[in-house]
Amino acid sequence: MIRRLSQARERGIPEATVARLPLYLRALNGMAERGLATVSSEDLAVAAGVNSAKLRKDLSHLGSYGTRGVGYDVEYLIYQISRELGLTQDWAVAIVGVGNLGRALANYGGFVSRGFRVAALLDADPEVVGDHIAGLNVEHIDELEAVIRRRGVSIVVLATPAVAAQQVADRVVAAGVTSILNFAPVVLSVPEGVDIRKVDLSIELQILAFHEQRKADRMTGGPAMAEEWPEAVDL
Amino acid sequence: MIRRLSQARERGIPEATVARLPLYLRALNGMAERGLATVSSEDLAVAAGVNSAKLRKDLSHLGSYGTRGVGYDVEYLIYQISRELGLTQDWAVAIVGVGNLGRALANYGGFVSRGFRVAALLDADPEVVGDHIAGLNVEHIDELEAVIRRRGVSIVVLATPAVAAQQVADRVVAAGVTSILNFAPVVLSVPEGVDIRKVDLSIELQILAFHEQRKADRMTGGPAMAEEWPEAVDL
DNA sequence: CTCACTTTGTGCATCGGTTCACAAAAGGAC
DNA sequence: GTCCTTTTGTGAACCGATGCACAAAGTGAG
Repeated sequence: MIRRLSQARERGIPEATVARLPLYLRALNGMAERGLATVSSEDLAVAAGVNSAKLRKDLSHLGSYGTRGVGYDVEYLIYQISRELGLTQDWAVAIVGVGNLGRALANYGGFVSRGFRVAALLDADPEVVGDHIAGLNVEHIDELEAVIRRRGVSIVVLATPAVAAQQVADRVVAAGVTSILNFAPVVLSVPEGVDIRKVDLSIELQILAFHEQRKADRMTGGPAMAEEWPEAVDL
Repeated sequence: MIRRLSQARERGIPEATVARLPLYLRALNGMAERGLATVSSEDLAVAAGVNSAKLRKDLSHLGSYGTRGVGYDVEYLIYQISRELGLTQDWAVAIVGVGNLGRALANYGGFVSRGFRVAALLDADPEVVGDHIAGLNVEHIDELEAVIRRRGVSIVVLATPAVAAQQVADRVVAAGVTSILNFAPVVLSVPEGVDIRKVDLSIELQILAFHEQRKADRMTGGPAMAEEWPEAVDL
Protein backbone atom coordinates (compact mmCIF):
# COMPACT_ATOMS: atom_id res chain seq x y z
CA MET A 1 0.00 0.00 0.00
CA ILE A 2 2.66 2.47 -1.09
CA ARG A 3 1.51 6.00 -1.71
CA ARG A 4 3.41 8.83 -3.33
CA LEU A 5 2.84 12.52 -2.73
CA SER A 6 0.04 12.75 -5.28
CA GLN A 7 -0.57 15.96 -7.19
CA ALA A 8 -3.34 16.78 -4.74
CA ARG A 9 -1.02 16.97 -1.78
CA GLU A 10 1.32 19.84 -2.64
CA ARG A 11 0.37 21.93 0.39
CA GLY A 12 -2.83 23.89 0.52
CA ILE A 13 -5.89 22.36 2.08
CA PRO A 14 -8.98 24.59 1.79
CA GLU A 15 -9.95 26.23 5.06
CA ALA A 16 -13.47 24.80 4.84
CA THR A 17 -11.99 21.33 4.60
CA VAL A 18 -9.72 21.84 7.60
CA ALA A 19 -12.74 22.87 9.66
CA ARG A 20 -14.47 19.58 8.83
CA LEU A 21 -11.55 17.20 9.38
CA PRO A 22 -12.04 17.14 13.17
CA LEU A 23 -15.65 16.14 12.54
CA TYR A 24 -14.59 13.21 10.39
CA LEU A 25 -11.99 12.27 12.93
CA ARG A 26 -14.55 12.13 15.71
CA ALA A 27 -16.92 10.00 13.63
CA LEU A 28 -14.07 7.67 12.68
CA ASN A 29 -13.00 7.26 16.30
CA GLY A 30 -16.53 6.20 17.16
CA MET A 31 -16.45 3.65 14.36
CA ALA A 32 -13.06 2.32 15.40
CA GLU A 33 -14.39 1.81 18.91
CA ARG A 34 -17.27 -0.17 17.50
CA GLY A 35 -14.79 -2.33 15.65
CA LEU A 36 -15.46 -1.28 12.06
CA ALA A 37 -12.52 -1.94 9.78
CA THR A 38 -13.60 0.00 6.70
CA VAL A 39 -16.20 2.64 5.97
CA SER A 40 -17.70 4.05 2.77
CA SER A 41 -17.79 7.77 2.07
CA GLU A 42 -21.56 7.54 2.26
CA ASP A 43 -21.62 6.08 5.77
CA LEU A 44 -18.92 8.37 7.08
CA ALA A 45 -20.65 11.37 5.56
CA VAL A 46 -23.89 10.51 7.33
CA ALA A 47 -22.08 10.09 10.64
CA ALA A 48 -20.39 13.44 10.23
CA GLY A 49 -23.53 15.18 9.01
CA VAL A 50 -22.25 16.23 5.58
CA ASN A 51 -22.91 15.04 2.05
CA SER A 52 -20.75 12.30 0.61
CA ALA A 53 -19.41 14.20 -2.38
CA LYS A 54 -18.09 16.88 -0.08
CA LEU A 55 -16.53 14.29 2.17
CA ARG A 56 -14.76 12.60 -0.72
CA LYS A 57 -13.48 15.90 -2.04
CA ASP A 58 -12.25 16.84 1.42
CA LEU A 59 -10.38 13.58 1.86
CA SER A 60 -8.95 13.81 -1.65
CA HIS A 61 -7.07 16.91 -0.50
CA LEU A 62 -5.10 14.78 1.92
CA GLY A 63 -4.22 12.16 -0.65
CA SER A 64 -5.79 9.15 -2.25
CA TYR A 65 -6.45 7.07 0.81
CA GLY A 66 -9.56 5.13 -0.23
CA THR A 67 -10.06 1.93 -2.18
CA ARG A 68 -12.65 2.01 -4.96
CA GLY A 69 -15.36 -0.52 -4.48
CA VAL A 70 -14.45 -0.85 -0.80
CA GLY A 71 -14.16 2.42 1.04
CA TYR A 72 -11.65 3.76 3.54
CA ASP A 73 -9.67 1.83 6.10
CA VAL A 74 -10.84 3.31 9.39
CA GLU A 75 -7.57 3.13 11.33
CA TYR A 76 -5.48 4.28 8.43
CA LEU A 77 -7.73 7.26 7.82
CA ILE A 78 -7.70 8.17 11.50
CA TYR A 79 -3.95 8.18 11.38
CA GLN A 80 -3.76 10.29 8.23
CA ILE A 81 -6.24 12.89 9.44
CA SER A 82 -4.58 13.05 12.86
CA ARG A 83 -1.23 13.59 11.26
CA GLU A 84 -2.58 16.27 8.94
CA LEU A 85 -4.17 18.10 11.86
CA GLY A 86 -0.98 17.84 13.86
CA LEU A 87 -2.50 15.66 16.56
CA THR A 88 0.31 13.14 16.49
CA GLN A 89 2.27 15.60 18.53
CA ASP A 90 1.51 16.97 21.96
CA TRP A 91 0.26 20.54 22.28
CA ALA A 92 0.67 22.40 25.55
CA VAL A 93 -2.27 24.72 26.17
CA ALA A 94 -2.49 27.50 28.73
CA ILE A 95 -5.82 28.85 29.94
CA VAL A 96 -5.79 32.47 31.02
CA GLY A 97 -8.71 33.57 33.17
CA VAL A 98 -10.01 31.10 35.71
CA GLY A 99 -13.54 32.36 36.17
CA ASN A 100 -16.58 30.17 35.62
CA LEU A 101 -15.71 29.57 32.01
CA GLY A 102 -12.00 28.99 32.53
CA ARG A 103 -12.83 26.49 35.25
CA ALA A 104 -15.27 24.69 32.97
CA LEU A 105 -12.68 24.53 30.21
CA ALA A 106 -9.99 23.23 32.55
CA ASN A 107 -12.27 20.44 33.67
CA TYR A 108 -13.64 19.69 30.22
CA GLY A 109 -12.55 16.17 29.44
CA GLY A 110 -12.83 16.30 25.66
CA PHE A 111 -10.34 19.11 25.79
CA VAL A 112 -7.50 16.79 26.62
CA SER A 113 -8.82 14.29 24.10
CA ARG A 114 -6.12 13.77 21.55
CA GLY A 115 -2.96 15.75 21.41
CA PHE A 116 -3.89 18.54 23.79
CA ARG A 117 -2.73 18.96 27.35
CA VAL A 118 -3.68 21.80 29.66
CA ALA A 119 -0.25 22.85 30.89
CA ALA A 120 -1.11 25.96 32.89
CA LEU A 121 -3.91 28.01 34.42
CA LEU A 122 -3.35 31.70 35.04
CA ASP A 123 -5.37 34.48 36.60
CA ALA A 124 -4.89 38.01 37.89
CA ASP A 125 -7.13 37.66 40.94
CA PRO A 126 -5.02 36.86 44.05
CA GLU A 127 -8.15 35.22 45.44
CA VAL A 128 -7.99 32.36 42.93
CA VAL A 129 -4.22 32.19 42.45
CA GLY A 130 -3.03 29.10 44.29
CA ASP A 131 -6.30 27.23 43.87
CA HIS A 132 -6.08 23.68 42.67
CA ILE A 133 -8.26 23.03 39.61
CA ALA A 134 -8.21 19.91 37.48
CA GLY A 135 -4.94 18.87 39.07
CA LEU A 136 -3.25 22.17 38.30
CA ASN A 137 -2.10 25.03 40.43
CA VAL A 138 -3.49 28.41 39.35
CA GLU A 139 -0.59 30.75 38.77
CA HIS A 140 -0.42 34.52 38.78
CA ILE A 141 -0.64 36.32 35.47
CA ASP A 142 2.75 37.91 36.19
CA GLU A 143 4.20 34.49 35.49
CA LEU A 144 2.64 34.43 32.00
CA GLU A 145 5.79 34.82 29.93
CA ALA A 146 7.85 32.52 32.13
CA VAL A 147 5.20 29.81 32.10
CA ILE A 148 4.81 29.97 28.33
CA ARG A 149 8.54 29.66 27.85
CA ARG A 150 9.21 26.98 30.44
CA ARG A 151 6.35 24.66 29.49
CA GLY A 152 6.50 25.14 25.77
CA VAL A 153 2.96 26.51 25.54
CA SER A 154 2.00 27.05 21.91
CA ILE A 155 -1.76 27.58 22.19
CA VAL A 156 -3.40 30.00 24.60
CA VAL A 157 -7.08 30.01 25.53
CA LEU A 158 -8.38 33.41 26.60
CA ALA A 159 -11.22 33.22 29.10
CA THR A 160 -10.64 36.59 30.71
CA PRO A 161 -13.09 39.47 31.06
CA ALA A 162 -13.46 41.47 27.86
CA VAL A 163 -11.44 44.44 29.14
CA ALA A 164 -8.37 42.33 29.90
CA ALA A 165 -8.35 40.25 26.73
CA GLN A 166 -6.44 42.58 24.40
CA GLN A 167 -3.79 43.26 26.99
CA VAL A 168 -3.24 39.56 27.68
CA ALA A 169 -3.24 38.84 23.96
CA ASP A 170 -0.48 41.39 23.43
CA ARG A 171 1.70 39.80 26.10
CA VAL A 172 1.01 36.30 24.84
CA VAL A 173 1.94 37.26 21.30
CA ALA A 174 5.06 39.04 22.49
CA ALA A 175 6.00 35.80 24.25
CA GLY A 176 5.96 34.06 20.89
CA VAL A 177 2.55 32.33 20.87
CA THR A 178 0.88 32.38 17.47
CA SER A 179 -2.38 30.52 18.15
CA ILE A 180 -5.12 31.93 20.34
CA LEU A 181 -8.61 30.68 21.12
CA ASN A 182 -10.58 33.67 22.34
CA PHE A 183 -13.73 33.42 24.45
CA ALA A 184 -13.82 37.08 25.41
CA PRO A 185 -16.40 39.13 23.51
CA VAL A 186 -13.95 41.51 21.88
CA VAL A 187 -12.29 41.83 18.51
CA LEU A 188 -8.62 41.21 19.20
CA SER A 189 -6.04 42.93 17.09
CA VAL A 190 -2.90 40.89 16.58
CA PRO A 191 0.01 41.02 14.13
CA GLU A 192 0.11 39.15 10.85
CA GLY A 193 0.88 35.48 11.31
CA VAL A 194 -1.00 35.02 14.55
CA ASP A 195 -4.09 32.83 14.26
CA ILE A 196 -7.12 33.68 16.29
CA ARG A 197 -10.29 31.67 16.60
CA LYS A 198 -13.21 33.16 18.40
CA VAL A 199 -16.03 31.52 20.31
CA ASP A 200 -18.81 33.89 21.22
CA LEU A 201 -21.90 32.60 22.98
CA SER A 202 -23.77 35.83 22.68
CA ILE A 203 -23.26 36.02 18.93
CA GLU A 204 -24.49 32.45 18.46
CA LEU A 205 -27.64 33.26 20.39
CA GLN A 206 -28.26 36.36 18.34
CA ILE A 207 -27.98 34.40 15.11
CA LEU A 208 -30.48 31.89 16.45
CA ALA A 209 -32.80 34.70 17.47
CA PHE A 210 -32.68 36.10 13.96
CA HIS A 211 -33.81 32.83 12.42
CA GLU A 212 -36.33 32.21 15.16
CA GLN A 213 -37.90 35.59 14.44
CA ARG A 214 -37.92 34.76 10.75
CA LYS A 215 -39.83 31.57 11.42
CA ALA A 216 -42.31 33.38 13.64
CA ASP A 217 -42.81 36.08 11.00
CA ARG A 218 -43.54 33.48 8.37
CA MET A 219 -46.31 32.08 10.57
CA THR A 220 -48.00 35.41 11.17
CA GLY A 221 -47.49 36.64 7.64
CA GLY A 222 -44.55 38.99 7.48
CA PRO A 223 -43.05 41.41 9.95
CA ALA A 224 -45.12 44.06 11.68
CA MET A 225 -43.98 46.67 9.15
CA ALA A 226 -42.37 48.78 11.86
CA GLU A 227 -39.78 50.34 9.60
CA GLU A 228 -39.74 53.67 11.41
CA TRP A 229 -38.57 54.63 14.81
CA PRO A 230 -41.29 53.75 17.27
CA GLU A 231 -42.88 56.78 18.95
CA ALA A 232 -40.82 56.30 22.08
CA VAL A 233 -37.63 54.32 22.02
CA ASP A 234 -35.32 53.96 24.97
CA LEU A 235 -31.90 55.18 24.03
CA MET B 1 -36.10 60.71 7.53
CA ILE B 2 -38.82 58.60 5.96
CA ARG B 3 -37.73 55.28 4.48
CA ARG B 4 -39.67 52.89 2.33
CA LEU B 5 -39.07 49.20 2.04
CA SER B 6 -36.35 49.59 -0.58
CA GLN B 7 -35.77 46.93 -3.18
CA ALA B 8 -32.96 45.59 -1.04
CA ARG B 9 -35.19 44.72 1.85
CA GLU B 10 -37.57 42.14 0.39
CA ARG B 11 -36.56 39.39 2.83
CA GLY B 12 -33.39 37.43 2.44
CA ILE B 13 -30.29 38.57 4.26
CA PRO B 14 -27.21 36.48 3.41
CA GLU B 15 -26.18 34.11 6.17
CA ALA B 16 -22.67 35.54 6.27
CA THR B 17 -24.15 38.96 6.88
CA VAL B 18 -26.39 37.75 9.69
CA ALA B 19 -23.36 36.26 11.40
CA ARG B 20 -21.63 39.64 11.37
CA LEU B 21 -24.52 41.83 12.49
CA PRO B 22 -23.97 40.98 16.18
CA LEU B 23 -20.38 42.12 15.76
CA TYR B 24 -21.45 45.47 14.38
CA LEU B 25 -24.01 45.79 17.11
CA ARG B 26 -21.41 45.27 19.80
CA ALA B 27 -19.08 47.83 18.25
CA LEU B 28 -21.93 50.31 17.92
CA ASN B 29 -22.95 49.87 21.54
CA GLY B 30 -19.41 50.68 22.58
CA MET B 31 -19.52 53.81 20.46
CA ALA B 32 -22.88 54.86 21.84
CA GLU B 33 -21.49 54.55 25.35
CA ARG B 34 -18.64 56.80 24.39
CA GLY B 35 -21.14 59.33 23.15
CA LEU B 36 -20.50 59.15 19.41
CA ALA B 37 -23.48 60.34 17.40
CA THR B 38 -22.44 59.17 13.94
CA VAL B 39 -19.86 56.79 12.55
CA SER B 40 -18.41 56.18 9.10
CA SER B 41 -18.33 52.74 7.54
CA GLU B 42 -14.56 52.90 7.74
CA ASP B 43 -14.44 53.49 11.50
CA LEU B 44 -17.14 50.95 12.26
CA ALA B 45 -15.44 48.40 10.05
CA VAL B 46 -12.18 48.81 11.93
CA ALA B 47 -13.94 48.45 15.27
CA ALA B 48 -15.66 45.28 14.09
CA GLY B 49 -12.56 43.89 12.45
CA VAL B 50 -13.87 43.68 8.88
CA ASN B 51 -13.24 45.68 5.74
CA SER B 52 -15.40 48.68 5.02
CA ALA B 53 -16.79 47.52 1.68
CA LYS B 54 -18.09 44.40 3.30
CA LEU B 55 -19.62 46.38 6.11
CA ARG B 56 -21.43 48.69 3.72
CA LYS B 57 -22.75 45.82 1.68
CA ASP B 58 -23.92 44.08 4.83
CA LEU B 59 -25.76 47.15 6.04
CA SER B 60 -27.23 47.75 2.62
CA HIS B 61 -29.11 44.47 3.01
CA LEU B 62 -31.03 45.95 5.90
CA GLY B 63 -31.94 49.08 4.03
CA SER B 64 -30.39 52.40 3.18
CA TYR B 65 -29.68 53.73 6.63
CA GLY B 66 -26.58 55.83 6.04
CA THR B 67 -26.10 59.40 4.91
CA ARG B 68 -23.57 59.99 2.17
CA GLY B 69 -20.80 62.31 3.19
CA VAL B 70 -21.65 61.78 6.85
CA GLY B 71 -21.95 58.15 7.87
CA TYR B 72 -24.44 56.27 10.00
CA ASP B 73 -26.40 57.55 12.97
CA VAL B 74 -25.17 55.33 15.79
CA GLU B 75 -28.41 55.05 17.77
CA TYR B 76 -30.57 54.61 14.71
CA LEU B 77 -28.32 51.86 13.37
CA ILE B 78 -28.30 50.11 16.75
CA TYR B 79 -32.06 50.12 16.66
CA GLN B 80 -32.30 48.81 13.11
CA ILE B 81 -29.81 45.99 13.64
CA SER B 82 -31.43 45.04 16.95
CA ARG B 83 -34.80 44.88 15.30
CA GLU B 84 -33.48 42.82 12.40
CA LEU B 85 -31.85 40.36 14.78
CA GLY B 86 -35.02 40.12 16.82
CA LEU B 87 -33.46 41.62 19.93
CA THR B 88 -36.27 44.08 20.50
CA GLN B 89 -38.20 41.19 21.93
CA ASP B 90 -37.41 39.05 24.94
CA TRP B 91 -36.16 35.49 24.38
CA ALA B 92 -36.52 32.90 27.11
CA VAL B 93 -33.56 30.52 27.10
CA ALA B 94 -33.32 27.19 28.93
CA ILE B 95 -29.97 25.61 29.73
CA VAL B 96 -29.99 21.82 29.90
CA GLY B 97 -27.05 20.26 31.69
CA VAL B 98 -25.69 22.05 34.73
CA GLY B 99 -22.16 20.72 34.83
CA ASN B 100 -19.13 22.97 34.77
CA LEU B 101 -20.05 24.42 31.42
CA GLY B 102 -23.77 24.84 32.11
CA ARG B 103 -22.89 26.64 35.33
CA ALA B 104 -20.48 28.92 33.51
CA LEU B 105 -23.10 29.73 30.91
CA ALA B 106 -25.76 30.43 33.53
CA ASN B 107 -23.45 32.89 35.25
CA TYR B 108 -22.14 34.43 32.06
CA GLY B 109 -23.20 38.06 32.16
CA GLY B 110 -23.02 38.84 28.45
CA PHE B 111 -25.52 36.08 27.96
CA VAL B 112 -28.34 38.15 29.36
CA SER B 113 -27.03 41.15 27.46
CA ARG B 114 -29.79 42.30 25.19
CA GLY B 115 -32.95 40.38 24.62
CA PHE B 116 -31.98 37.09 26.25
CA ARG B 117 -33.09 35.82 29.63
CA VAL B 118 -32.10 32.51 31.18
CA ALA B 119 -35.50 31.18 32.16
CA ALA B 120 -34.63 27.70 33.35
CA LEU B 121 -31.81 25.34 34.31
CA LEU B 122 -32.37 21.60 34.02
CA ASP B 123 -30.33 18.54 34.84
CA ALA B 124 -30.79 14.80 35.25
CA ASP B 125 -28.51 14.41 38.27
CA PRO B 126 -30.57 14.44 41.50
CA GLU B 127 -27.42 15.72 43.20
CA VAL B 128 -27.60 19.09 41.46
CA VAL B 129 -31.40 19.37 41.10
CA GLY B 130 -32.55 21.91 43.64
CA ASP B 131 -29.28 23.84 43.62
CA HIS B 132 -29.49 27.58 43.33
CA ILE B 133 -27.39 28.94 40.47
CA ALA B 134 -27.44 32.47 39.13
CA GLY B 135 -30.68 33.11 40.97
CA LEU B 136 -32.42 30.09 39.48
CA ASN B 137 -33.52 26.79 40.89
CA VAL B 138 -32.15 23.78 39.00
CA GLU B 139 -35.08 21.62 37.92
CA HIS B 140 -35.24 17.96 37.02
CA ILE B 141 -35.08 17.00 33.37
CA ASP B 142 -38.45 15.28 33.74
CA GLU B 143 -39.92 18.77 33.90
CA LEU B 144 -38.41 19.67 30.52
CA GLU B 145 -41.59 19.79 28.46
CA ALA B 146 -43.62 21.48 31.19
CA VAL B 147 -40.96 24.14 31.76
CA ILE B 148 -40.63 24.88 28.06
CA ARG B 149 -44.36 25.29 27.73
CA ARG B 150 -44.97 27.29 30.89
CA ARG B 151 -42.12 29.75 30.48
CA GLY B 152 -42.34 30.17 26.74
CA VAL B 153 -38.82 28.91 26.15
CA SER B 154 -37.90 29.26 22.49
CA ILE B 155 -34.15 28.68 22.56
CA VAL B 156 -32.49 25.75 24.31
CA VAL B 157 -28.80 25.53 25.15
CA LEU B 158 -27.48 21.98 25.35
CA ALA B 159 -24.59 21.57 27.78
CA THR B 160 -25.15 17.90 28.54
CA PRO B 161 -22.71 15.03 28.16
CA ALA B 162 -22.40 13.85 24.57
CA VAL B 163 -24.38 10.66 25.11
CA ALA B 164 -27.44 12.52 26.41
CA ALA B 165 -27.51 15.30 23.83
CA GLN B 166 -29.46 13.60 21.04
CA GLN B 167 -32.09 12.31 23.44
CA VAL B 168 -32.62 15.73 25.00
CA ALA B 169 -32.66 17.32 21.55
CA ASP B 170 -35.43 14.98 20.47
CA ARG B 171 -37.56 15.88 23.47
CA VAL B 172 -36.89 19.57 23.09
CA VAL B 173 -37.87 19.49 19.43
CA ALA B 174 -40.98 17.48 20.22
CA ALA B 175 -41.88 20.19 22.72
CA GLY B 176 -41.88 22.70 19.87
CA VAL B 177 -38.48 24.37 20.22
CA THR B 178 -36.87 25.15 16.87
CA SER B 179 -33.60 26.79 17.93
CA ILE B 180 -30.82 24.91 19.68
CA LEU B 181 -27.33 25.94 20.67
CA ASN B 182 -25.33 22.75 21.10
CA PHE B 183 -22.16 22.49 23.18
CA ALA B 184 -22.07 18.70 23.22
CA PRO B 185 -19.51 17.17 20.85
CA VAL B 186 -21.99 15.24 18.74
CA VAL B 187 -23.70 15.74 15.40
CA LEU B 188 -27.36 16.18 16.29
CA SER B 189 -29.98 15.00 13.88
CA VAL B 190 -33.13 17.10 13.91
CA PRO B 191 -36.06 17.56 11.56
CA GLU B 192 -36.21 20.17 8.82
CA GLY B 193 -36.94 23.62 10.15
CA VAL B 194 -35.02 23.28 13.38
CA ASP B 195 -31.94 25.49 13.57
CA ILE B 196 -28.88 24.17 15.30
CA ARG B 197 -25.73 26.04 16.04
CA LYS B 198 -22.76 24.17 17.38
CA VAL B 199 -19.93 25.32 19.59
CA ASP B 200 -17.13 22.81 19.84
CA LEU B 201 -14.03 23.66 21.81
CA SER B 202 -12.15 20.60 20.73
CA ILE B 203 -12.71 21.32 17.04
CA GLU B 204 -11.50 24.89 17.43
CA LEU B 205 -8.32 23.65 19.06
CA GLN B 206 -7.73 21.14 16.31
CA ILE B 207 -8.06 23.82 13.66
CA LEU B 208 -5.54 25.94 15.53
CA ALA B 209 -3.20 22.96 15.82
CA PHE B 210 -3.36 22.43 12.07
CA HIS B 211 -2.26 25.97 11.34
CA GLU B 212 0.31 25.92 14.11
CA GLN B 213 1.86 22.83 12.59
CA ARG B 214 1.84 24.51 9.20
CA LYS B 215 3.75 27.44 10.59
CA ALA B 216 6.26 25.15 12.28
CA ASP B 217 6.72 23.17 9.05
CA ARG B 218 7.42 26.32 7.13
CA MET B 219 10.21 27.16 9.56
CA THR B 220 11.90 23.79 9.35
CA GLY B 221 11.39 23.46 5.61
CA GLY B 222 8.42 21.24 4.91
CA PRO B 223 6.95 18.27 6.73
CA ALA B 224 9.04 15.29 7.74
CA MET B 225 7.92 13.34 4.68
CA ALA B 226 6.33 10.63 6.84
CA GLU B 227 3.71 9.61 4.33
CA GLU B 228 3.67 5.97 5.34
CA TRP B 229 2.56 4.25 8.48
CA PRO B 230 5.31 4.53 11.00
CA GLU B 231 6.91 1.21 11.91
CA ALA B 232 4.95 0.95 15.09
CA VAL B 233 1.76 2.91 15.54
CA ASP B 234 -0.47 2.59 18.56
CA LEU B 235 -3.95 1.75 17.40
C1' DC C 1 -11.29 -14.42 -18.20
C1' DT C 2 -15.65 -11.74 -18.41
C1' DC C 3 -19.44 -9.48 -16.39
C1' DA C 4 -21.97 -7.09 -12.86
C1' DC C 5 -21.59 -4.33 -9.05
C1' DT C 6 -19.65 -1.04 -5.75
C1' DT C 7 -17.41 3.05 -4.53
C1' DT C 8 -13.79 6.39 -5.11
C1' DG C 9 -11.82 10.60 -7.15
C1' DT C 10 -12.67 14.56 -9.95
C1' DG C 11 -14.15 17.76 -14.00
C1' DC C 12 -17.47 21.05 -14.37
C1' DA C 13 -21.32 24.00 -13.58
C1' DT C 14 -23.13 26.73 -10.05
C1' DC C 15 -23.62 29.46 -6.08
C1' DG C 16 -22.64 32.56 -2.37
C1' DG C 17 -19.55 35.77 -0.66
C1' DT C 18 -15.70 39.20 -1.04
C1' DT C 19 -13.44 43.03 -2.92
C1' DC C 20 -12.67 46.72 -6.07
C1' DA C 21 -13.77 50.85 -7.83
C1' DC C 22 -16.82 54.40 -8.93
C1' DA C 23 -21.14 57.03 -9.70
C1' DA C 24 -24.47 59.24 -6.88
C1' DA C 25 -25.68 61.80 -2.87
C1' DA C 26 -24.98 64.76 0.87
C1' DG C 27 -22.70 68.69 3.31
C1' DG C 28 -19.99 72.84 3.68
C1' DA C 29 -17.46 76.89 1.94
C1' DC C 30 -17.87 80.84 -0.48
C1' DG D 1 -26.29 79.32 -6.62
C1' DT D 2 -21.27 76.55 -7.88
C1' DC D 3 -17.42 73.86 -6.50
C1' DC D 4 -14.98 70.74 -3.55
C1' DT D 5 -14.83 67.13 -0.16
C1' DT D 6 -16.60 63.19 2.09
C1' DT D 7 -18.79 58.92 2.24
C1' DT D 8 -22.43 55.82 0.92
C1' DG D 9 -24.50 52.20 -2.01
C1' DT D 10 -23.77 49.02 -5.66
C1' DG D 11 -22.38 46.94 -10.34
C1' DA D 12 -19.14 43.80 -11.77
C1' DA D 13 -15.08 40.87 -11.52
C1' DC D 14 -13.25 37.51 -8.80
C1' DC D 15 -12.60 33.65 -5.63
C1' DG D 16 -13.55 29.68 -3.00
C1' DA D 17 -16.79 26.17 -1.89
C1' DT D 18 -20.57 23.03 -3.12
C1' DG D 19 -22.81 19.36 -5.47
C1' DC D 20 -23.82 16.78 -9.58
C1' DA D 21 -22.70 13.18 -12.31
C1' DC D 22 -19.62 10.02 -14.30
C1' DA D 23 -15.29 7.66 -15.69
C1' DA D 24 -11.89 4.95 -13.48
C1' DA D 25 -10.63 1.46 -10.31
C1' DG D 26 -11.41 -1.99 -7.49
C1' DT D 27 -14.10 -6.57 -5.77
C1' DG D 28 -16.37 -10.89 -6.34
C1' DA D 29 -19.10 -14.42 -8.81
C1' DG D 30 -19.22 -17.64 -12.26
